[in-house]
Amino acid sequence: MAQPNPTGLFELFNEIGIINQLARARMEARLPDGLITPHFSVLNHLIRVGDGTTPQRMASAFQVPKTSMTHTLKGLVAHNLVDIRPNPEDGRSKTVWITEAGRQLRNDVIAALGADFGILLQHLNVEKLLEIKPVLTELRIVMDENR
Amino acid sequence: MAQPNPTGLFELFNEIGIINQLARARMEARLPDGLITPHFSVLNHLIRVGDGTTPQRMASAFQVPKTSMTHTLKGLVAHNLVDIRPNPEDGRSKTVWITEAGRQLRNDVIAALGADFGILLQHLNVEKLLEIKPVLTELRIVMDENR
DNA sequence: CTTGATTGGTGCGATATCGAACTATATGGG
DNA sequence: CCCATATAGTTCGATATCGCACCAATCAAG
Repeated sequence: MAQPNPTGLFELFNEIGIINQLARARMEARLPDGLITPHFSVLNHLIRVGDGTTPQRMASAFQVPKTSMTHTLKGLVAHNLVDIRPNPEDGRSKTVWITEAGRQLRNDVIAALGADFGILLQHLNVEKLLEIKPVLTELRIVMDENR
Repeated sequence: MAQPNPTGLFELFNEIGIINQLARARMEARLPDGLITPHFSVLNHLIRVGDGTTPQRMASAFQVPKTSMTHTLKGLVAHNLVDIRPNPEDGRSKTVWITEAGRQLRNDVIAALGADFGILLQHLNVEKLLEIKPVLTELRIVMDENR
């Protein structure tokens, strides 16, 4: 990979896949029954970016097919964690709003995971971890632009 | 995260999840019908690490449940890409061997993806990419040890 | 040797994921 | 205005993933 060798990317993606597995498992251990990582990711997104966005925009943000987002939102609605309302600006579209229960759940999970992640961070070189995120973001953007 | 703040880890895992999505999609675009990323990952693993290993060891390596590995291997066997034989050292276990067709397919996919990834690498800071893999590996190991 | 606990693998049921086809609405060109 | 095309969301069917329960083989303690 020093003179660009694609094999390095394989190994990188492999490592990323495993970390993804472990992160999911860790997350789901803290979530109430019937909720999985995508549910939490959506709640978190609604808080970080703000709610009132559309399903399609969220599907793009997470790079999943819109059918998957439909399914995830259905689960969240069933648990009263989000509300879905018509989109006043576009009759085809909808808007997604987090409920008070959703806000609460998200905060509880963050708190529970905070302790969990804190332990991880004690074993890690935090400085280096800080450095890799922008590199990953760059990688994500390049991958997204060239497909 | 400078003074360890768990929120940084959320964002990191989020970015990792998206890259994982994109990498999967890119990979599967190059795979023959009916085969998906886990199939290729197994073939690649058998070549890199050597075949004759057991399903359970591979499940551990990829951090997936053994039932998932059973399923993936079933697909590979159906396509004649691997052979499964008894394990002479342990009657409960089996051994997994890549076939000539499997070797061939793996090489073809690598070649096709090589060009694809090459384009990506042209748009990336390769030096920084090289630096992040050991950090990810460290993260993976710590996550694995503390669960 | 016997027996209880452990381990590797599979079958099954529940749920997740995703592509294809469909509906309804929106948009742009005549 | 009308129509062709594009877009947001859903439905549906196929397959993937995973936890649970099970079987068979191994191991460990006595």
